[in-house]
Amino acid sequence: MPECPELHLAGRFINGVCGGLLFTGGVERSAVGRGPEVPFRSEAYRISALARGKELRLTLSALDPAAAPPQDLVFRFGMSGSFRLSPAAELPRHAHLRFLTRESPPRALCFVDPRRFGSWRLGDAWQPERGPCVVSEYQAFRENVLKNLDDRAFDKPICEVLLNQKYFNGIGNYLRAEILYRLKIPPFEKARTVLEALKEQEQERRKKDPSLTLSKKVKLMQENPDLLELCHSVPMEVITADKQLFDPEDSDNYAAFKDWLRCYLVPGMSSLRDRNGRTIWFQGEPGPMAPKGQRPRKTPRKKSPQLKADPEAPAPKVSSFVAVFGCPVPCAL
DNA sequence: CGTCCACGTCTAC
DNA sequence: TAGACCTGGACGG
Repeated sequence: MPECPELHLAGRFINGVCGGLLFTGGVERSAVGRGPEVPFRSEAYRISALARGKELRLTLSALDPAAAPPQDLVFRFGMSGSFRLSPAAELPRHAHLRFLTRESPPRALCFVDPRRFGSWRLGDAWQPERGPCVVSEYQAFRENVLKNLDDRAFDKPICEVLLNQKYFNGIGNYLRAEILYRLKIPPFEKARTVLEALKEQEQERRKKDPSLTLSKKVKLMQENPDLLELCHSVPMEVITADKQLFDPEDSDNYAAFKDWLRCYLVPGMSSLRDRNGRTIWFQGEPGPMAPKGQRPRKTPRKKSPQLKADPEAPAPKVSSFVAVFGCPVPCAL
């Protein structure tokens, strides 16, 4: 389930559960693994991890630095990548890269990826085209978007731009739906329109600022997060959830994740294919740039008794489209 | 059995 | 703007 929360949780898992472990030997690669052999070998080494958007960097460090220089690896998870720790004697299917512990019996930290859309490369370099991480580099992320609104990339509908990793590194298909849903922004509103409005809203806030205490400012921002703030805080909800939503060990977690979703895959919501063929989930108006000749699919409202919050119920305490744009209908812009 | 769908990029007409 | 790249789960006949 790899969008930035899953990459960050994988990093936390590796630093936590694997942080105390010693690894040994070479790095094993499966026959079909998409990625290079890893030219690293050490009798005793540790593994640490750092996530940035939809990439995860591992650093292999020999206990004796003279014996072998550290080796960095940068992973992308594709549609199905994950890390798991399992007994070396019973490797999971599709474990394409394996790091063996020095325990007896040994275990293996595995990069598991059934569909093989994921990959790894040697070295410490993040993919250069990708922008700052929405989770770990929030301020840089925000500035990168607001400074570049004249880029043709923002001519497109907001739902498509949210998947552009040059500006929204870490956002994927479920996050874009959840983020837009919180503000009830029509997914096919033009991105620049949405984001320019946000810039002006920022100016307004500044004007009122001097009269507010810091704590009141913080409170106001938390109660009325704008689109870019939600690009940070919505993934953070997944990362910091009390009940682990993506625990590599727990298979019960998928139910918890489904329960966290308010829009994506939720009965009663609408969905459309965007211009890249990906399904965007939303509620209400699709917006002015919606692809034509496609009936919005509305999922069956209720099958059996739904415990889910009623989608028609008033939005929780976040700014609505009306509050942000000052008009009730997107077409009136 | 079959068809459709999936949390993401890539490159090639 | 298609496809290509893959496996597997859900669901229909």
